[in-house]
Amino acid sequence: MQRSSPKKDAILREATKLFSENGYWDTSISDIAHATGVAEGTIFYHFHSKEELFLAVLQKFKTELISSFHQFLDTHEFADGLEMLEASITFYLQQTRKMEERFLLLHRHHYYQIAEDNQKCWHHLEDIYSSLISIFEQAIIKGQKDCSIKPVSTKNKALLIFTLVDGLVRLNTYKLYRADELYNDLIESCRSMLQSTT
Amino acid sequence: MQRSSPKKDAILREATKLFSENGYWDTSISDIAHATGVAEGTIFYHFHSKEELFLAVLQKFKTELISSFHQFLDTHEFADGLEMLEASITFYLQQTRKMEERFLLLHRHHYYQIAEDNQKCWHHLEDIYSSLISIFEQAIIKGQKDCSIKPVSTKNKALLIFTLVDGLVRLNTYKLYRADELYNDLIESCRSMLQSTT
DNA sequence: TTAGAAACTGAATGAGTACTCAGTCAAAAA
DNA sequence: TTTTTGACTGAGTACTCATTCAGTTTCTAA
Repeated sequence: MQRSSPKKDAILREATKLFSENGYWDTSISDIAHATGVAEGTIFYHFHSKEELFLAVLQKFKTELISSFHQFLDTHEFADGLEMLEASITFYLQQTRKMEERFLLLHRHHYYQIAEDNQKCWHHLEDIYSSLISIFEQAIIKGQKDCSIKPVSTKNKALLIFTLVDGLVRLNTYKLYRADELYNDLIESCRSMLQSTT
Repeated sequence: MQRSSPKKDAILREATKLFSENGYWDTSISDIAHATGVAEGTIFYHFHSKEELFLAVLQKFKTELISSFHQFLDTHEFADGLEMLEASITFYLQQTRKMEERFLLLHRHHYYQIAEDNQKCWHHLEDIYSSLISIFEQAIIKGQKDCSIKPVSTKNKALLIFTLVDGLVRLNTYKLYRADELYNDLIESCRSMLQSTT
């Protein structure tokens, strides 16, 4: 019978923090063990390898992120598609702030490197991205039905909007520019990309 | 007196290739030495450390990239600002294809990590990004003078356009989506973001 | 021709690393 | 109570890797 193991959760929590602060390679198992207050062996008792631990962090992020999106869509009503799109962008930016560390981790390159020869990792990334993009896509589809959005390739426009929003998040995390100040311009740009000119 | 050292160039060339293929941590000095056909010691004769070699790759990229932009602007005439912007986007996408490895390296996260406590690295990144963004900005300024582009905050719009274009490049390098197919939508979106509605 | 400097070598070093494993401990099952 | 089993430990192992350095080769200026 499985007994409860609070240390497993603690390890996952500290690993998330350290990986996103310092990256995969600059975080040693010994660092994580120290931060958690656990022996190194304990980490390997719960996770077969460092890479598996790293993937467990991604996996947990994925489930929490996707469920937060479902909750968002289930609990909100929108007047029209364009409003839904704007609300989705705002919600997305909120999430990136709330789950800041893990979005940073997502933007780091190492997951993409692992994904090259690890299908599981690739699927996690794909799931995350498609769930992000699909919110925008659903809004565009709705908007095209109610004519608040002009007829365009929904998939492609959703990708471009996603790219735009996610690019801002990246500029922010890298601290290259103050992305906050771009919020109004972002919304306005999306509107002119999509709005029916009636 | 300094003698010519073809091996230094060869090291830099192979390092660029290996770093962009496998990343910083998965590329050892011994790998680079083997690939170049040089003893490990030779690398440390020319570069004080692995990190310095990594930065030398960035430095070289920066100078070549910036000079290619200057050449582009010096040798082209544009009917109006909007045309200049479209041409700049096309040129930028061309460059990312021509310097594919190095753009991949730029998108990898490790430079940003080093930049956190290495001013030199931070300046390289800043120079690269501002030179990229300034092309778009110049086009927008020109377009506002000749009224092909509506009056907007040039800096912010340039950032958003950059974000959009660069996002596509990233989607491409990560092979998450076929970004080629988005080219037309990209241009069209930029146009509706900027075009005067006259 | 030769001294001296620059370019280059590669074995040795030592710091760090992921991971193993024999064994301890505590709680649940018998 | 005794036995079993899952959770946990941490010293030990095997290995990788950046960096060093004493020495060799190659070039050039005098």
